Amino acid sequence: MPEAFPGRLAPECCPALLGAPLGEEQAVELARVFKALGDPVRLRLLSMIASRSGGEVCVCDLTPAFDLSQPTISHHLKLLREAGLIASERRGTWVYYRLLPAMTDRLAALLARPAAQRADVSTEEAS
Amino acid sequence: MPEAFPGRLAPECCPALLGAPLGEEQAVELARVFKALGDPVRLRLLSMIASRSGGEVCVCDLTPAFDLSQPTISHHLKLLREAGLIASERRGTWVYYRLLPAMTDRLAALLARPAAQRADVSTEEAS
DNA sequence: ACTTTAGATAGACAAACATCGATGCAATCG
DNA sequence: CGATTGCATCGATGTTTGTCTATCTAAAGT
Repeated sequence: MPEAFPGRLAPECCPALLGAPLGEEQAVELARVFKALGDPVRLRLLSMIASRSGGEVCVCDLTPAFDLSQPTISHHLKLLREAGLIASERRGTWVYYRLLPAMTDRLAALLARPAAQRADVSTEEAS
Repeated sequence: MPEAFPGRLAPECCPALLGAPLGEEQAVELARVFKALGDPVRLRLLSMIASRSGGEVCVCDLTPAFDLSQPTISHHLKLLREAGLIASERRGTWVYYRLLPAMTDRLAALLARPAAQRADVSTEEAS
C-alpha cells in the first residue's frame, strides 16, 4: 500500500504548471493530489486539521463535525493521507492527524504565476 | 448552464484554507475547482494553455497532443471552463482558449501558509 | 448551394468513487 | 480476562466520471 510518494513529486524544484507544459508523468502524480482536494468533505477535513493551533487534531474531534458515518470520515482521511497532504499518529486510544505543509507549499508554488506573466488582476473578466 | 461562478468564489478576500476551518458552502465551491484539476489530461491542458507565450492556444493545437478523441478533449476543456480556470473565444473557424489567472491566483493564495504557521520546511518528514 | 473542416453536444458504457452497515483490531478500563 | 471505546478495513450499492462513436452546428472554400 504505497503511502503517498515520499518526496518524489517534483524531480526538479518547481514544475511550474503555469510556466511550462507539464509532463505526462508529473501530471499523473499531481492529479492524484488535486483529486484528493476535489471533495467538500476532504477540503473541510484538511482545513480543520491545518487550522488547528496545536497542529494536531484527534479524529474524535473531526468525525462528529460531519453528518457522515465514522467509516466514511476514516476513508476520506485515508485519501488525504495517501495524497501526502496529512500524516497520522496513534497515541494511546486516539489517532491524531496533522498537516504536511510540504505538499500544500508545493501546490501553492505550482499555481503561482511566474512574475513575468503577472499583470493587473483587474483586467481579467469572467466569460 | 451556469458557466463558472463569476467572481463569487470568495465572499471575503482569502478564505485561507490553512488558517481557518472552511465553511461548508465554500468547501463545495472550492471542491469543484480542485476536482477540475484532479485529472492528468486537464492538468496538462491547463498547463499548455497557461504556458503559451501569446496567452492563447487554438484547440487545434491541443487536440493532437493527446492520444484521445476530439470529443474527449472538448469535454475536458468544458470542465476547466466551467470551473472558471479558462475562457474560450471563437475567431473564424477556430476556438482559442486562455487562462483566467484570477482563479489560479486564488487557489495559490488559499494553499499558501499564513506566515504565522510557517517554519523550516526541512523539519517535515514523509510518513 | 454543396463540401469540408473545426469544434461542441448527445447518448452509451465501463471504471472509479462516496457512502453505508458490519466487522476487525488495538488500547484502555473494570 | 472480558467489556468497552476509538478507529480502520471489508463488501455492497447507487452515483459520478472518463471515454468512445455518432451526430450536430458554425464558418469557410469551391
